[in-house]
Amino acid sequence: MSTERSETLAGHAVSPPPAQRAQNRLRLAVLDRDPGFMQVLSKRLDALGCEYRPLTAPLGVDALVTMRLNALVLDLAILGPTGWNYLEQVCNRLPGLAVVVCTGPSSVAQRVRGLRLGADAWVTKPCHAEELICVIEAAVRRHRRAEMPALEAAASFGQITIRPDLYQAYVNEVSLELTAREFEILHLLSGSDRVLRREEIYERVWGYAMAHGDRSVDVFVRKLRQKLRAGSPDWSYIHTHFGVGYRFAPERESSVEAELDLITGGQAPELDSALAG
Amino acid sequence: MSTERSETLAGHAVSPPPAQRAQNRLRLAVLDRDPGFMQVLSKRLDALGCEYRPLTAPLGVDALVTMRLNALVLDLAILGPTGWNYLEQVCNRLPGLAVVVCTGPSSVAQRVRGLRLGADAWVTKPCHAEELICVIEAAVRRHRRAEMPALEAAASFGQITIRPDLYQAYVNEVSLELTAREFEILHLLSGSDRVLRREEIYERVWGYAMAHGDRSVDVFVRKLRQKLRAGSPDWSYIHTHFGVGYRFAPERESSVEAELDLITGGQAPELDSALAG
DNA sequence: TTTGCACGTAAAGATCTTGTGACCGAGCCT
DNA sequence: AGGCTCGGTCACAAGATCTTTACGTGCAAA
Repeated sequence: MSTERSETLAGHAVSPPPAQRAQNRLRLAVLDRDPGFMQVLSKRLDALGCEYRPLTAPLGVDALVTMRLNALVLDLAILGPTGWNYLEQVCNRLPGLAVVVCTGPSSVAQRVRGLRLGADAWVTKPCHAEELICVIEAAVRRHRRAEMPALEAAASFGQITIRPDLYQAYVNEVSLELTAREFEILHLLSGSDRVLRREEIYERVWGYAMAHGDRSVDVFVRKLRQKLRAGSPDWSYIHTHFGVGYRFAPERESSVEAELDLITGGQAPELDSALAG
Repeated sequence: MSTERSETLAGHAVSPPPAQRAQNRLRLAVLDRDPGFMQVLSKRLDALGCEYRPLTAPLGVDALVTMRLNALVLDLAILGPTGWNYLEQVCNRLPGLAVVVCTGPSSVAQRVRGLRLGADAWVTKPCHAEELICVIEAAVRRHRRAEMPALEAAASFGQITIRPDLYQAYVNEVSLELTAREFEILHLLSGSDRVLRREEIYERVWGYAMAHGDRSVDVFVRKLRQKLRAGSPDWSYIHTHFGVGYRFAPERESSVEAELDLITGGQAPELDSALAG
C-alpha cells in the first residue's frame, strides 16, 4: 500500500490521531518510598495504560505543572511536618489536579486537615491498589467533567483543514458546507490510514450495524467527493478500494494540473479566483 | 432566586450577593436510617448552615433533580441489592451531583464497584461526622471548580457586554433583561468558541443529563436571540449548526450593512460609532 | 469479450431538526 | 388571594438532511 502518507505535500503538519487516546489516558505521579507499594501499584497502572511517574522527593510546583498531570498521589509521612504546607501549595496552585493522600494510620483531625487543605481524597495504608486507583479515577473523573472541552486539534490534509471543534472542513478559510454526517465520515476517514470497510464506517458513524445492501455510505462518499472537488479541484482525497471499502489519502490529480503546478510553482491563481468568484 | 432581577431596569449596578451566597451554601440530602448517625450529622450540618434533607427511602431521580442538590450521601445497606442499580442511575443522570457512599463494613470489591459506578467517595461507618463532611465538601469543591470561576471579568462581543458579576448582558449600558437561565446559556456559549451540542449545554447549565427529545435548549436559544436582536438588531450572535448544536460568534448581519457598504464603498467604519452613539 | 457485480450518480420521497408561538404550572410579590 | 415572572412543554410548520430507489458505468473473472 501507499505507505507514503502525503503530509509533506501539503506543507502542513498532520496532527497525530492518537491525540484523543492520550487525552483520556491517566497521567499521574506518585510520591512515595515504599518499594512494595510502588511495585504493586505500578503493575496495575501499567496494565491500565497509565502514564505514570514515581517520585521519591517532592517536586516544585512548577515542575508539576510542566508534567501536565491529571493526578498526584502522595504519602504525607515522607514529607514530615512540611507536608501540610506542600499539600496546600500544590492544591492552591494546581486547582485542576486531583490530589490523593495515601498514607499510613492517621487521626481524624489529620484527615480533616488534609481534605480542608484541598486534597480530594484520603486513603489509609495499607490499601488495595485497585481501590486506590478507583479513588484516583473518581477524583479525576469529576475534575475532567469540567474541562472536557479538551477537543482534538485541527488537522490539515492536502488543501483541506478539518476542524472538529466547528464540525466543519475548510479550504483557505472557506467552509465546504459539509452536513453533520458528511463531516463525521470525513473526520473518521481522515483519522485512519487504512482502508475502512463500509460496515466499519457505517457502524462508527451511525452507531449501529449496517443493513445488508445499504448504500448510504456510498451516497455520502459521493456527496463528500463532490464538495471536496468543488473546493479543491486538483486533489483527490477519498479513494475507492474495489470490493473492500474506502481509504483517505490526499493526492494530487491529473497530469495537466501537475505540469501547470510545476510551472506556476504549485499554485494556479486563475483557477482559485475563478472558483472563489 | 433572583428576586432583585427587576432592579436592573435602570441599567446600573445591582448588588448580586444573594444569588452568590445561595450558590455557595451546601445543599445535600442524606439517605440513611441510623438515628444516632443522623442526629450527630444534622447537628454539624446545621452549624455549618447547610441546607440539609434527611431521607429514609430512595427518591426517584426526578425528585432529586428538583431538589437542586450539590451532594447526596447514602447508605447502600438500606437499599439492599437494588442499591447498586440506584447508585448507577443517580450518577448517570446527575453527573454534576457529588455522591458519597457512607455505609458499614464492606469489601474492597464492593468499594471498587461503587466508585466505578460513579460514586465520588466511599466512607466506612462508623465514622466521624467532621470527616464525612470534609469528604463531601472535597467532592463538591472539585465539582464547583468548574462552574464557579468566582468573579469573572466582563467581556464584550460585538455590541454586547457580558457581566458575570451582575448576571446580565448589556448593549450600551442598557440591560437586555435576560433571565437567569438565559444569561447562563449566553455566558456558557460566549465562553467557548466551538460548537456546543445541546446535551453539553443542558448538562452544564441545568446540571444534569438532558432527557432525549428535550427542546428546552432550543426554546431558550430562541428567547435569547429575540432579546439579542432587540438590543443589537444588525448583529447575529448565536449560530445554529444543523444536526450538531449552537455556536457563539458575533457577526454583522447583511441587511443594513449591505446598503451602507454600497454607499461607503465596502467599508463602514462609522457604523460602529453610529450604532454605539 | 462477455458476464456478473460493485460502484458512481442522480433525484424523489421519507424522515429528522429546528424555529416559533401558545400554553400551563410553580414560585414570588403585593 | 391575585397578578406577575419565569421555566418548561407541546404542537405545528418550514426546512434541511437522509434514505431509498433506479439506472448507468467500470472492474474483474471466466
